[in-house]
Amino acid sequence: MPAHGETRRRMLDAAVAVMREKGASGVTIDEVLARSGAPRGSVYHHFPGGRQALIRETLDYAGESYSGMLERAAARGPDAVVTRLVEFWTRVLLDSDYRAGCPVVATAVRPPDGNEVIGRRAAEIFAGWQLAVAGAFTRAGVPGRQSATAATTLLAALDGAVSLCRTTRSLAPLNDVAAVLPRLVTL
Amino acid sequence: MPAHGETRRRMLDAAVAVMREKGASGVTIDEVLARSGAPRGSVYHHFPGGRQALIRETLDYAGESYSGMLERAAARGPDAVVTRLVEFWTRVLLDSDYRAGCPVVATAVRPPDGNEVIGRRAAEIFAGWQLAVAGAFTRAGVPGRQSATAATTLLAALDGAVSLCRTTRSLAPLNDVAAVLPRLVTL
DNA sequence: GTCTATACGAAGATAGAC
DNA sequence: GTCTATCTTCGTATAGAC
Repeated sequence: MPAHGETRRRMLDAAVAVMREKGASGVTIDEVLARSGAPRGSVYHHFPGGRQALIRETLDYAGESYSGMLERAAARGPDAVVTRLVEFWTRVLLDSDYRAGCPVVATAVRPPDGNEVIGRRAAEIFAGWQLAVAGAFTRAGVPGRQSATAATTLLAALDGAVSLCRTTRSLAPLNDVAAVLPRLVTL
Repeated sequence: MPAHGETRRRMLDAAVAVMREKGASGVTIDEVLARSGAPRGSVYHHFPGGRQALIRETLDYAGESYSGMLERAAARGPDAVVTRLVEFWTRVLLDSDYRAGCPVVATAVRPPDGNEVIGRRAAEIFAGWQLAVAGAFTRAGVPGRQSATAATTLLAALDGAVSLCRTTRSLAPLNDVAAVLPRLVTL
């Protein structure tokens, strides 16, 4: 007897996990059902738009959670962003046995075949993150133009580090990058 | 009247392009045929092992070409590596309308579902790149331990930058990252 | 070496029973 | 809200003609 959106919630959590591992185009109804244990009849009940609707809601669901974390860290400055993100990704990588990455970047980089709209939506979400991090640099005294550059470099290096952690099945790339990042983005 | 392996070669080129955009799991026989214009009957003629064989040969084919470029650049030092890779990725991104990335990293990060072997093969290829770049740092006077860290950071930052270029449909992330990367040598 | 036809399986989507 | 067909599409693979 699931309460309000409990099945729905479980499906979204499962879909986020799949999207982390395989991107939006890897989110299949069958796998979400298998991982969530939800009944097949629930799919078109909770997501009348079918697979595309499920993917869209999964993307927003994942994006909002990450945005919240990033903005809270950004309020405490650029160093806090690095610290918090390294902490977060360490946990994600270990919990997934080095299989999970960022669902939003994965979706922006490679949208599902007949659906560029979802790719643009992912790009918008990412742009918000870039803005939040740039704000942290600005408040830390970095001139406006260079704040954007520093934010881009920080996010690029961390995203690449996560990819390399998945590739090497090790946390070393993340730690290597984190150790050097303060010098790369400081004047 | 195709000579020796001309059809085969065209199929491999097409497969590399698909692998750049969608990773190994996105390499389907149908799409390779469509892009290469090769006849359907050629598939099992040139690749008796079917799709898995095609993927494996595509990975090696792409990996060797990149390894060659990287080693030639590494022989000229860390700055030459950055310059050469930025040049290379600028062209790849523009030619593909920001759809293409690195086929080897894509395959290592997310191997096709029933085939972890290909993922390990991709990881090995990548490890060779890391070694080549670390050698360049060592020869430039960076102490051994830090050469590995610098190489990892360089490759991570560039890979992340390419992802962000695809996300933002712009070359800015690549140029932003390239501007600060030379500081790695002076650490 | 190349082409057509076909078998087979996976996955999305819909309809109808409970 | 949930479950069970069923239809369709797509992709892999094989067989057999040319």
